[in-house]
Amino acid sequence: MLDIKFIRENADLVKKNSSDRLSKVNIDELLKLEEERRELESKINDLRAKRNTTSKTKPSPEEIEAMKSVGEEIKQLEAQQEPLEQKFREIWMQVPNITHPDVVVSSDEDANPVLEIFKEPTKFDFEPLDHVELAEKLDLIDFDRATKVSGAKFYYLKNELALLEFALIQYALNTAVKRGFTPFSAPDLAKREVLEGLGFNPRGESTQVYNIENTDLCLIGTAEIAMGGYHMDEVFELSDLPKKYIAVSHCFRTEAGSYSKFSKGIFRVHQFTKIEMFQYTTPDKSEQAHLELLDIEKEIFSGLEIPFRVIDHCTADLGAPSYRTYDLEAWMPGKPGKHDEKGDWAEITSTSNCTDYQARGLNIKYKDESGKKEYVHMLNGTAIAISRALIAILENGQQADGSIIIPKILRPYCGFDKISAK
RNA sequence: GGAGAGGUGGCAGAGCGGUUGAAUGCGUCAGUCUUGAAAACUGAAAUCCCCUUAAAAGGAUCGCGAGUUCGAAUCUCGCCCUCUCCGCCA
Repeated sequence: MLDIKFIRENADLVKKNSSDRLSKVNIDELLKLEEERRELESKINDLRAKRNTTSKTKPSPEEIEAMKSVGEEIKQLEAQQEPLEQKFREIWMQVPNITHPDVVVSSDEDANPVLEIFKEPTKFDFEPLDHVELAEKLDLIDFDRATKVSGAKFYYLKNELALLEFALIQYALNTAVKRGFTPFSAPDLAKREVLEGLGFNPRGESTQVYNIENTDLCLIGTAEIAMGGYHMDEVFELSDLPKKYIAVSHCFRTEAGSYSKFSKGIFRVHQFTKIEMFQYTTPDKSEQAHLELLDIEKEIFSGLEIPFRVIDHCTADLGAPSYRTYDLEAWMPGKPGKHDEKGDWAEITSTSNCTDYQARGLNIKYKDESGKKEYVHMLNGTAIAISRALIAILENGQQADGSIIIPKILRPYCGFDKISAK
């Protein structure tokens, strides 16, 4: 969340920023509630002060009588506090983070500027198949039985593809560990307060989050939640920072209302495995850390010899907690393009600098040189999202004879160099 | 899942329902002493909110939430967590 004082003192800026980001949050309403909330609080404070002075020592019977009504009044006002607070928080949490000055302002979600292209789209001298067709020919994914067992948008990875999942995990972990990241295998469930602190809204109408009935637990949609919550309510010494983590977890998403030809096969699914990087830094180091995360993503996917490009999210496409987001988009030869041509760029990684937005929600600080406590900056970035990486590997690696060449860098991890018909 | 014990400041650990934001010890920081250090002595020190140029004053916080009471760290209830034992299990 944003600092409420900052919102109060920079209302116009916050309003402009929110509308740039296509957020329909009502700042005037928020500020009105905030004022009411403070007024109520100071009223209650005054009454409590009255009560406290009387109660410091043993009061006389008359004083006790007088205090009874004060107590009643306090109780009455306190009852108003909770619903007001709730309403206030609900709106407060919707206010998006401020935006990096270099981010393109646009209301068109497809206006993301392309920063660089690594390797042009793969050329084929035959008609390339999409990953669903390839998987069927080579017996690599079982959709039908997954539907029987778990429902639509689930899948079993089979044969070489099952092995490739673990090869990719190992490859991603090694790449980041070499750069000083601490590896984790993280919980797949987290408490609501953690999700909310990070800017996710698990109970919202169109939530992407699965909730576990009769508990306050949610299935995580990304290890960003597990690793962002990791240091909740902690204060770092300056020498503790930066923290660089990489975590493996399963990710669960309801994908409410996202059925379309663009989400065929394992492109958009309810469950997948993802290796996620996370950093905690001091504010002056977060932009540098962001570039480091992007750099690792580029290293991983250039290692896999997959054509990709880097895009810089425009305001319309930024998630609420993010100050700036870069995506890697891989070339997927089998993915239908916007004008029905075959082949398109598609998101395979995403890295965001969330500055102090999440740290404020989770109360994570550090002590600066003078011992003053300040919020840390928090950043996340995909190392590899398995399902999407597999699509890119299958579709770009396909050969005229129907086999699939495995990127050299993965071979030591998976133990084979191509996938052929059985 | 069952039985028991417990959750208090950076840590350890007191705390009759009424100047207790909290004894004491350790640790931390500053000063005195010392060539320097140690020891000893003296002193400082929680977090958050509100208001303010600032200070002062005020409010909240003893796991979390509710209740009893004029008044709760202290009594009652619910929840969470930790430890010990039993059961179950990869």
